Amino acid sequence: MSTTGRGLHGRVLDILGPEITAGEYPPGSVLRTDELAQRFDVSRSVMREVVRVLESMRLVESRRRVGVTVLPTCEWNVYDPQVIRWRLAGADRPRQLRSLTVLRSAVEPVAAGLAARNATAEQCAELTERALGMVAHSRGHQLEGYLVHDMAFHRVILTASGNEMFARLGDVVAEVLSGRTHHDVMFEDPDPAAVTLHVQLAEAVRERDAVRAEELTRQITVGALQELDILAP
Amino acid sequence: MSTTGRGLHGRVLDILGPEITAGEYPPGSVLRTDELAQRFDVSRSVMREVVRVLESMRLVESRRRVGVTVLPTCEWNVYDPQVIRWRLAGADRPRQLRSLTVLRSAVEPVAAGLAARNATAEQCAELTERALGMVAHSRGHQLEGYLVHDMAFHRVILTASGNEMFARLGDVVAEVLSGRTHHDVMFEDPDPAAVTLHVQLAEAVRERDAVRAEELTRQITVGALQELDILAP
DNA sequence: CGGGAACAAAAAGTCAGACTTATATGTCAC
DNA sequence: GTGACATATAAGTCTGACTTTTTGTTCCCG
Repeated sequence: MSTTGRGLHGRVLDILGPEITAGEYPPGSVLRTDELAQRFDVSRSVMREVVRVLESMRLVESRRRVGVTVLPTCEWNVYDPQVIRWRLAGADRPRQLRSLTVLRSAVEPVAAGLAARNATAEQCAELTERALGMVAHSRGHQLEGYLVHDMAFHRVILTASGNEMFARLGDVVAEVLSGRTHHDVMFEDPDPAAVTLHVQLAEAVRERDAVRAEELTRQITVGALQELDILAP
Repeated sequence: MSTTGRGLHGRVLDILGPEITAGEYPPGSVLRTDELAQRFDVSRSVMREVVRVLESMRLVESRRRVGVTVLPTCEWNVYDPQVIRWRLAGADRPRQLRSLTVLRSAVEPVAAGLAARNATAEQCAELTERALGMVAHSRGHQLEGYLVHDMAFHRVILTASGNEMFARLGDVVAEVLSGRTHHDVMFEDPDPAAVTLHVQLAEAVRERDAVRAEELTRQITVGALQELDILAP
């Protein structure tokens, strides 16, 4: 699951990153490279590489004669996939999930509208296929199978939009959907209305009906938001 | 302007990063750490830190016995502010500007709707102030002054939304607006209709009219998109 | 002639230690 | 109290030796 794992430096990052994003060190806290190197039992070279990466994520700032200062949340590169993963795995997971779902509700409808204009025949086909897959797994405790198709469906929509900024949110949406199934309470079977909306959306894209695609996606994301409100009002 | 500048490692990054994002090395190209260190006349330690940062941006991937492989564009962390800046400064600036403007058109209306619900009294006041500032600088070659208020206006909207993902796009929007004034052709004075829309938007937020705020912002962003279409059809 | 196992080379990864540089802070004179 | 100066500190840099992983080749055997 963890993308980083490769190398000693990645292992340290996978411990220190989550600690920082979890807020274990309040903003302004100062860490010393030497101490960290000692704590993780790695050389200063490795520790320096870790600090550089954390710095590029704007989680910390390294200054001479001061040390490695933890930056306030508002500075963090919250779109960094790594940061998103760390935060979703941490304590403020609910807040994070809500932020991301709101982002979804803004982006996906527009993306779907563009997809209706730009999707290739292959993309239309996969969309239909995935929607049917969702239908097939919508009853009788097949949540895992349903999730696979749901994630793929939304990824295709975002990719087919033709906008690379949208496309890059595929991973984020996948994380959100996955989290809903695995971590949060999910009813035995998915909402039948939502399944229908997906089928209709695939249809709208295939028929190049941008307005309808946008509206349908808006309904899907509104549903996702309402689901959150029920869980954590 | 460059955030990185600090340290020897930052200077190398400021050269190599733009080169990669400009597509000077096609995806799959292999760079060797030693050669790069030689080229930039820095030690391998410094070069390794640079590679680590590029790796965390998913611009490259470092593998043993192979070298540092340049990744295809679809892998890049295109939301990384650094990457955005590098790309905006490079050759595919127009494409990048369009992607970001489309993103704006998706996000800002929703953000404005939320801002109408969540904005504090201070934020409402600054919004009005900035709108008036835009009016004051809307005639007679005061593009710089206009830009300052325009950027601040949109940043307040995004921040006031209360969603950190939206708030973090303030820099992106600022870059887009700034680019329009500085690099691209901009008519002598801003479109009077756009100025009016901003004044009305400040009003709508102040009056907690979320629907109207959303609709007005939609008109603003549609205008921005049309402007792009005129420039690069 | 084909396939697989052993081997060798190449490049990144790691470490240790010495040295440099910037800078926050304390000290002292005025 | 204020300013200049000295000092200590922690990051920054460099070098060179060593380790580990992986790829590609070679060579043996079926």
